[in-house]
Parts: sequence; structure tokens; C-alpha cells
Amino acid sequence: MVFAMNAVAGDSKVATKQRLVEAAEALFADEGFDRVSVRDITNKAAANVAAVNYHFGSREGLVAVVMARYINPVNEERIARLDTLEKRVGNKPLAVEEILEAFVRPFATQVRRSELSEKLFFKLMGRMFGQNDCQLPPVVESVFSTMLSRFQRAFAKALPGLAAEEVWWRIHLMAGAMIHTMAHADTLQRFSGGESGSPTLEQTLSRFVRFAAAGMRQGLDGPSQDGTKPKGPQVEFPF
Amino acid sequence: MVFAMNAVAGDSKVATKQRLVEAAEALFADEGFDRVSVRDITNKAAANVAAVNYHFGSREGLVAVVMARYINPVNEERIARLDTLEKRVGNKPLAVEEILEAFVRPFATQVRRSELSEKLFFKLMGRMFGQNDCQLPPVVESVFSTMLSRFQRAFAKALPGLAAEEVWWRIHLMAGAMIHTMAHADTLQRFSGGESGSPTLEQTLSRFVRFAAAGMRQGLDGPSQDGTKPKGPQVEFPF
DNA sequence: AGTTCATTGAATCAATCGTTTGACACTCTG
DNA sequence: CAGAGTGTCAAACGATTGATTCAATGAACT
Repeated sequence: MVFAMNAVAGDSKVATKQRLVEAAEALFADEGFDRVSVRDITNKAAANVAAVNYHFGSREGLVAVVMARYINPVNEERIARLDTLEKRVGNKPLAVEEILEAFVRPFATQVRRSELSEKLFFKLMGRMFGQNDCQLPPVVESVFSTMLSRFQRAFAKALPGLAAEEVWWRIHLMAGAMIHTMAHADTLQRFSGGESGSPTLEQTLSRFVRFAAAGMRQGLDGPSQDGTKPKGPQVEFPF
Repeated sequence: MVFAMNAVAGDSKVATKQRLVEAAEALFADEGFDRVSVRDITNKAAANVAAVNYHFGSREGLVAVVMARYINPVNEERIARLDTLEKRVGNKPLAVEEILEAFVRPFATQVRRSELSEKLFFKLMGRMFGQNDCQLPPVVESVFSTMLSRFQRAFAKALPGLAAEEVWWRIHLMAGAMIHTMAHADTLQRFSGGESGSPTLEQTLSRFVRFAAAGMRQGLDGPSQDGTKPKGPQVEFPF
């Protein structure tokens, strides 16, 4: 009956565990997973040092919980949105913009679920997706992998005539643009002079979709024309 | 006469400092700047623990040296290449592909100057450009800033009719695609099935330039046509 | 030869790291 | 009420962190 209390009872007990997660999220977001100590977290959460090891087994356990907290929902919503789109059009290819929308929109959904500011949330996402020595929990990695396969197939169908490897590369470039831009959205304003204040999240998503859509199809066919002439190979530039 | 020995004399003395930098580069590349201890570095470099503090003042000093070692050359070569291009065409706008080439090519130049493998070198670059709490040395940041301004102007001229802020955003998205893809080039093969072995660096650069060029101009005008019809606003998608 | 000075080495510093312990308070169950 | 289960706390654990000390080394210069 280990989890009986957790599921049912009181406020203060469960609150500690939750406060730890939230404090860790905020600290990980703007300092990085490595620069934050257990004591930093417990101090911010107004909890005892032993609390982390009690509730999560270890510091790594807490990191894993923080990582899985939003990555899984994001990837599952991505798959769900792709399901909806594909159910609508049957066997026909989707528009690249639609697939991209299904790919990024879940971030907007989850940023509201969190208690973090947009800026902090996206910094956290950037740190999670950015680290390449990702020791993601197997559950997360599993969903991640199937999600990628689904989008690869969707893009391949939307961009006929492209080798599978080429589709993978474009997905990679597209994802990089998304992750890096989200994680550094605040840095941008430092260089651009910060003229017009913070752009809306909606504007940022729109900008990304337009950029990525152009990169994905690379002038094969316009967004509104039906894709009936992808026969010719893309122009090769002399580099 | 502090630097007399350094500039003139022996092999083993100078070699220690250099061995420290090279060991630190390799370790930082595949473990991250935070996860590597001074002792890890001195062990790999076969040097004493005190060597780091003697030669670089502190651990941070070594980090700064590693950071500045390639970032500055890369940015300076970018500026030089842009100079050459602009000198050639005078006041006329450059092709987007040319600007992008000037932007990425320096990485290929510097990866050869380093003793690191391509994979490790790009992982290191990814870690350096990827961390947003960048405490780059002021010298590096200065060159970085002017280099960005130069490319912003070049892109703005190549993409007439675009608001300065919009150009900044596209540069940001472009840079994200580059950084993330370089840093995770090995991860890609894990998902793509690793069919055709490692792609050439040249292929990767070419893929990036094509993707980024399409994203930068977003269907405004083709790469080979002269840009005389950027009048209409871009298509607005309903998200 | 003698002197100078940059460099190295072993030993050690205080500080912080993640983790563990055992006592204590509390709630629920029988 | 006794007992088990659950959570919190102060205190301390050993290990590791970046940094420092000081004697020893050795090449360069007078």
C-alpha cells in the first residue's frame, strides 16, 4: 500500500513532491540540468534535502520525472493531431503546413498546462531536446520514436519523389530550427534591438511554420497548388 | 619576460598548455561543459591538477579559451567571405545561397584545423552555440555581434521588402537548423536506419544550404531568376 | 658557475556534491 | 490502545569539486 496515501490523502504531503518538481523545472530551465544542485531545488521548494531522494529515489529520478512530464504529452498530442488530419484526408497526402502545425502546436498546448512562463518553458524544452546524450526514460524514447516514424511517413507522402534519407534530413533541419528558436527566443530580441516587444506565441509558431514549410518542400510546389509536378530533381547549387 | 619562453623555446612546456586545451575540447564535446571536471581534463592530458589553474587561471579560463578557439576564426572567416562576395557584386544584392554558403563554409575550414573528428567538432560547436546563458568573452561577443549585423544587412538586401524584424527571425530559424543538425548529425542515423553510412560533410552543407535558402526566401523568387517581383506579401496560412 | 624564472609535482585546502541515517510527528488500521 | 505505514527533519556520511601551497626541476641567461 505504498501509494495509498499519495493517491488519496492530504494536501501538505503531496504538495511537497509537486513543489519539488515545479522548483526543479524552473531551475533546470534557466540554469541547465547540470548546474542545479539538489540543495538548490529543495531550498526553492522550501523542502528538506532528503526530500528529493525520498520522493524520487535520486537526483536522476527527479530529472527523469521533469523530462517525461511534458515530452510525452507533446509527442502524444502530435500523434493524435496527425491521426485526426490523416483520418480527414484518407489516403491523400497532407499539406506540409498541416503536418508542421501538428508538430509544433502541442507546445502551445502544454505551455499553458505548466506553471512556467512561456520563456522558461521553451528554455526547458530546448535544454531537453538539445542535449544529445539524451538518457531519456525508455517510455519517453519509445513514444518519441514512433512519433518520428509517423511524421516521416506523412512528410514523405506530402513530398513525393524524395528519398527517405532526404526526408529524414529535412525533418532534422526543421526540428533544429524549431528547438533552437524556441529556446533562444529571448536572445533574439537582444540582437534585433527589441523594437516591437515580445512577439506573440502565435506569431512565432506562424513564422516557424512558414519557414519550415518552405525548407521542407524547397520550391517543389506551392502551398496552394496541388502537388502534381514533383518530377524534376531539385536545382543543384555549385557547393 | 613572462612569454619569452612560450614564444621561443622548448617543446614539452608549451605542449602541456596545448594538451590541456585539446583534452578539454574533446571532453567538453562529448560530455558537456558542466560534466567535465578539472581532473578529468588533466588526466586525459597527462598533466598535473594544478596545470589548469597555472596556465589558465581557473577552470573558467580554460573554458573561455576553448570557446574562443574556433568561434572567433569562424566568425571572422564569415565576415571575410561576405566581404569578398560583396566586393564582387558591388551594390547589387547577393543570392541567398551565396550568403548561406559564406555562413556555413567556415565550419568546414575550421574542422580541418582542429584535431577533433568531424563528429566531435560539431558536437562541440553545438554545445557552444547552443547554450543560451552564453558568457562568451567580450572579444568573441563583439565579433559575433558585428558578424550578425553584416549578415542581417546582406539578407535584407537579398530579400527586399522584408521587415528587419522578419529578417532577424529567419536568420534565427536558419541558424537553429544549422547548429542543431550539426550537433546531432550522429543521432540522425540512429533514426534513419543508418542506411548509407555517414554522409559527406559536403553533402550535409549542401543539404543545409538548400533547406535554409528555401526557408529564407519562402517562395518569394526562384534561386536563378533575378529578384524583380517581391512585391506581393507572402501567403498567410490560417494558423 | 651561478642566478633567474617559468613550469611541474605531490599534498592539501575548504567547499560542495548526492545520499544516508535515525529520531520524530502524524494518520490510518485493527 | 498498540502497531504499521508515511512523510519530514536535522545531522552527518564519504566522495569529489576547484583551487592553492611549496618544494623540486630544468632550461636560459649573465
